[in-house]
Amino acid sequence: MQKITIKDIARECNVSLSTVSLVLNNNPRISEATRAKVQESVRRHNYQPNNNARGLASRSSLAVSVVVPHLGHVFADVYFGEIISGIYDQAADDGYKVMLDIANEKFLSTKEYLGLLRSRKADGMLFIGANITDEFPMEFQESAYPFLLVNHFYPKTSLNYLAMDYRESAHKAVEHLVGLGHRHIGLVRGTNTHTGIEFAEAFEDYCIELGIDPQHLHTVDGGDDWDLESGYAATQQLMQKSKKITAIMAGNDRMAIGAISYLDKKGIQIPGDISVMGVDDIHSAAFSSPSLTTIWHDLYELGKQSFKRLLALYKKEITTCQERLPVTLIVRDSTGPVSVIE
Amino acid sequence: MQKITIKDIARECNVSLSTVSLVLNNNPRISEATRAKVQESVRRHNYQPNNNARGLASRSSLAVSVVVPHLGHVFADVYFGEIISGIYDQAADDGYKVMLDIANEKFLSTKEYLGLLRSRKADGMLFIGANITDEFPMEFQESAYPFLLVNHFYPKTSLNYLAMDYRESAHKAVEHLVGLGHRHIGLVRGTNTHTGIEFAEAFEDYCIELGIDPQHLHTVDGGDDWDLESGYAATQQLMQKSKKITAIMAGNDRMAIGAISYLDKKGIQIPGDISVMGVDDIHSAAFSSPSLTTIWHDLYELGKQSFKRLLALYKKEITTCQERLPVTLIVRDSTGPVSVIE
DNA sequence: GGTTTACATTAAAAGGCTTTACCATGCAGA
DNA sequence: TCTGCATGGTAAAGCCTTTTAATGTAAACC
Repeated sequence: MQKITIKDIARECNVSLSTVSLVLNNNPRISEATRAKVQESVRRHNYQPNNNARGLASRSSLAVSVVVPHLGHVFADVYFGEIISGIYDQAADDGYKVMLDIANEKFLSTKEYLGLLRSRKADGMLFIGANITDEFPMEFQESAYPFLLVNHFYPKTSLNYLAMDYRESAHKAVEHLVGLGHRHIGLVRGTNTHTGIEFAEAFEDYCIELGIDPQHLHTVDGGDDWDLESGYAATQQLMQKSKKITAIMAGNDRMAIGAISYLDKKGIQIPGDISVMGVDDIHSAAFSSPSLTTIWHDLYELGKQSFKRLLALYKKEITTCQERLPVTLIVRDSTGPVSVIE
Repeated sequence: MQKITIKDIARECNVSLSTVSLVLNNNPRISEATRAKVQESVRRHNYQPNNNARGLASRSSLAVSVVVPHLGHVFADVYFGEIISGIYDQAADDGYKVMLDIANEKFLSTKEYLGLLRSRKADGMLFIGANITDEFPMEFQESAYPFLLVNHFYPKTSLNYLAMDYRESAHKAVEHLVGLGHRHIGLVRGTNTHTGIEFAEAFEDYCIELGIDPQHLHTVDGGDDWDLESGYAATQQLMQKSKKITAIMAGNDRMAIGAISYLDKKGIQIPGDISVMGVDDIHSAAFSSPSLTTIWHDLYELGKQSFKRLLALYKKEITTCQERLPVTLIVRDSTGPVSVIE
């Protein structure tokens, strides 16, 4: 328990502190022989460099802050779990720790998001889950601190972000549905995120571009929850708007599953009568009945890449990041050709 | 951006470094006048002490590691969200940061749980969500590092824990149901946690103690998922086991809601024909139909208290912690007196 | 008036690592 | 033989606080 330090290792190996430090940091200047000797000693003593000393000397904390919104059910969403797992794994690979922060009242009012960086508790900050109304990220526009929005963006700002390509998602979805012959399409959209809006707009635009009569395009708001209930209720609305709809596109899988459950209850065949599509490809999408056709958003990879971008920003390898990650169409059983009887 | 340090503050205020430090740490030895002067300067410059320097000097990291299991859906559970929120808020109050760790393969195989503490990246560790098969906590039995299991325990070990009082939960539930006249009772239990087992055993024991015929007590395994589906399936089993059951106790609310959905589907009246109870009092318990009678486990408070205990262990204010938190019976509409016609 | 006490402040020693500039040494090329 | 240059290693400064023992000063005591 008496803490062992770099000094102890150095003494035992008959080398200087610097040498041990260089070995620890994989500096190639040290010969293989010395390196091996030091590493062996380190292993034998279970030596772990003191993180604070390291951070102090190297002027970095080797930690990033991951900020999640203060929703009661923030974690009640596979969404966050996947992204955080990705961030975590990549951070671990790069020797970084992940610090969790919740954007609650105190966090915002005390401007802790700045304090964290000022005090070097974190080298940078990732923000997952920006509602259209979130204000604090704006303060990072002029700031030199590394800050990155994960799967969100604010139009007309210089804020860094890495997000899924919602525009491409919309295109792939439209292509798939229109390709199956659907001409009367319902869209269930979320309205509280810029990505959601982007998706809905792109979806509508591309439908029209492919020749769908705007009159045959029916959009309803799924609300802010992106939940089964939202999808259920929105589908009910859609059904009242038009009897001719043969395909329903939901802004995420959970709303899509909610849509399925409504249609199922009403005895409507999927995809015989109506096709249903989602976005994300959450685990349960493959297990709904029928299994859900969706646009796969690789959120785990998004997490990993987000961390990488943040680290690159921190190291000044890049100075800006406003990127999109590709998406994949996953065809399952919830979509099919429109039935011949028009 | 040119980092400002304690030295700058000291110079500007014409005091020594020590004075500034003492002010920062609310040491009462400093006069009001000096204190005010320093604080003003600190505020004006947005000065935040360097966390690494602070940690190095004070031999602590001011961070704790919160370890969650590596389940795909770890966060897909209000359970974790509530506890983590509690931990986070209390930690923030005490000036601590929360570091997130995931007990994945790498974390376990590289024994990072020890490395974190050795390297002083964290002052202590909280582990949420111990499956009966988790092995790594055992290594903390002889270790001097502060370690606390949150809402779990391992029988016959000296591992520190803070958990809800599942025994009391069982007692309150039994009292409630038996008090309503129920004599044929079904129990849906989870089998992969020691707390779940404890609850089930206590429930059965106390039923018998209150005079229930063991023959009239029917227990089925809800499996490891503690999910709606588990509750649904388990209830189906129960119904096959005995036609006389008038009350069903589920190990958690989600299984209880699953039970309700099964009974509902079968046209069985709740609580007219059968009463249903859960444990936890998750948000949706109040909104199920009928609203769910349950034992409230204040998980947010559990999170807060867990952090407090860990900090106390770290500061050696206590040397051990094997405590329970009280629970509360919440009577709603899913339970009622057994119907008179026997 | 001299001595305690109490209070407010400070100097200086850690704390454990990274990093830069510099020092040997050995060897190839001239 | 001498110069030049890798190569491998080291000394020492620096990172920014906390903390302890010491100092100075003013008020309180006998």
